[in-house]
Amino acid sequence: MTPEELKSAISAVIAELNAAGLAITEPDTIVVERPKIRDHGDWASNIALQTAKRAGLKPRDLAEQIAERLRARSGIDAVDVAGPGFLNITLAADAAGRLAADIVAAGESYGTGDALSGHVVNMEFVSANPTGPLHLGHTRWAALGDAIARVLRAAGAEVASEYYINDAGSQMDTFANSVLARMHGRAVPEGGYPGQYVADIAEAIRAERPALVEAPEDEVRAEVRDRAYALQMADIRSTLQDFGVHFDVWFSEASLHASGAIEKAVARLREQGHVYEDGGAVWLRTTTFGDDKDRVLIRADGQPTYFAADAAYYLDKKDRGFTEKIYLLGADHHGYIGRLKAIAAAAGDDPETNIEVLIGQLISINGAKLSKRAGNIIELRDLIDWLGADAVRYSLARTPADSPLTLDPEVLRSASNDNPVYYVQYAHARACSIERNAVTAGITTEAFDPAALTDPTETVLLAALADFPRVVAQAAQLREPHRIARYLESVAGLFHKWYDACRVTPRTDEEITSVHSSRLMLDRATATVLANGLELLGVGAPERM
RNA sequence: GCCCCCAUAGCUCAAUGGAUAGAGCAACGGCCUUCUAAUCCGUAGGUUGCAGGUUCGAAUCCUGCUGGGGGCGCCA
Repeated sequence: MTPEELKSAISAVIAELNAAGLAITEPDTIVVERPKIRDHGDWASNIALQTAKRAGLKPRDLAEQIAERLRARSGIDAVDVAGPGFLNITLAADAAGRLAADIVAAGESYGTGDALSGHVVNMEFVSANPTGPLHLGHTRWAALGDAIARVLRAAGAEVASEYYINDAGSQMDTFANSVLARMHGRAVPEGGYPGQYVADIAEAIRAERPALVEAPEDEVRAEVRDRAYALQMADIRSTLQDFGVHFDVWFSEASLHASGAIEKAVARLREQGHVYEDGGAVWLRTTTFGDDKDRVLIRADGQPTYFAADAAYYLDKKDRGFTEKIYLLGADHHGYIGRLKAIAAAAGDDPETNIEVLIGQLISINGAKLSKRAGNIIELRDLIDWLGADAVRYSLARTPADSPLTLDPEVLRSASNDNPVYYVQYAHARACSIERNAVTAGITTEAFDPAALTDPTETVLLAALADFPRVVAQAAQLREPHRIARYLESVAGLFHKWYDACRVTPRTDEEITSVHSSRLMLDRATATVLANGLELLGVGAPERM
């Protein structure tokens, strides 16, 4: 019996009771949930607590009446009234065991669903300037954004992930000047980019084009800039690839300038009546849509602002048919929410549904904040080489974005079992090892018997495995992949406990029975869930450790 | 001054408005001639920053404080 079937059963019982003379107002949605404490049954409902007062009854009395009629229904084993009036419902026994075979049959597709089918989503994240390498500050969004995209897809949404390249604007010239200075052996100018990587890029350019050092700087500045940009973007792309993060689209800001998209965007916004001129500049009246001040689109000198490009980019996404545009930004950009929503509204979209800005808090390490201008940056490349992509991605994906995260470099460096990724990966590797041993011993799943999975550790493990699709759907709806990580940790824990209590492979003097076959099925089902969940987080599921 | 986020065990962090607030690490004590001991079992650890409010019920929602982080440009 699924939760939905249980809800309709409760609904039917309410109708019966009302027909018998009670006056229960059925709520819009009947809540059925997994009790935190396993002894409280398979499912719990607060229906009596919600409705008793209005029906003029005590919650426990009403709960008893509902329970009595619920017990008479097929598929339900027991209904208990607990606490202030909760209904604790236990379903028929072997239904749970059957799930193990269902999961194995579903394989990679177990956990996917259609909670978000019909949603066409654009996910923009990272979008770091092409003037330096990715560092720890970007790492969180890379891990989180990629995981969100994967989870949304698993829930049935159509998703395009995009990286917006800020390759237009003054920072590119600053970058070029810093590289040029290094090529000529000078210190970078005031306000330039001080990192060692600038010297490395300068050296690379000098090695491949020695002539650029000889020529007057003004004549080669553009070429140096383009070359430095290309080298830096190549580094960013390969770093993200090694981090397991995939982007469907790399969108160039410069392309918006070159194609005239910005002028067209301004014209479209003007048609909507939200554009005015003041002090020689062109403004968007974003205050109409809740922003705290209006924003300049075209400066008095005729140059479009970064904001104008943002507006053009938004319209481009809209024209490409995305119903939801998700932006993943750091807390230092929270001031953008108002103006981004204003763009959406001015473009005729609904700022409540067509655009979503997810704000993540910044990472700090050892008390020191990370900023690109700070000398002591920790590059993503180094983190990957140092700790492995899996450990880094998992640590970042298991924490909700809106809580500040402090990483301890000593813990990261040690890569010990402080890191829960090992706990989960080890469970998967162990499940695979068990399967190898079982197969060697001649066990197959042909004699699978759902009723043979009777150990308490098997009951709770099965219940947890059954939750996976709901956890995925919830993580997708809330854009919170950390729920999957936490769930996997709990599954891994239950699996380890089961391993301790139940053998899959018989001892040498033992006969092979359906119990062993059934346990092998449960072992495979657990490995399937762990692997599918880790895949959603972009983390590997090793078969041996 | 205005705006956003946060405050939970010694530390790092969880917890759809639900039942006894949970994990890991650190501390202490146990289990390996048996499928991977990176596992498992046990003990200890809490006025959920403070004060009110909302309701059957608040770590969670509302108001006001306190403390911390971030942001308020015709920069990008």
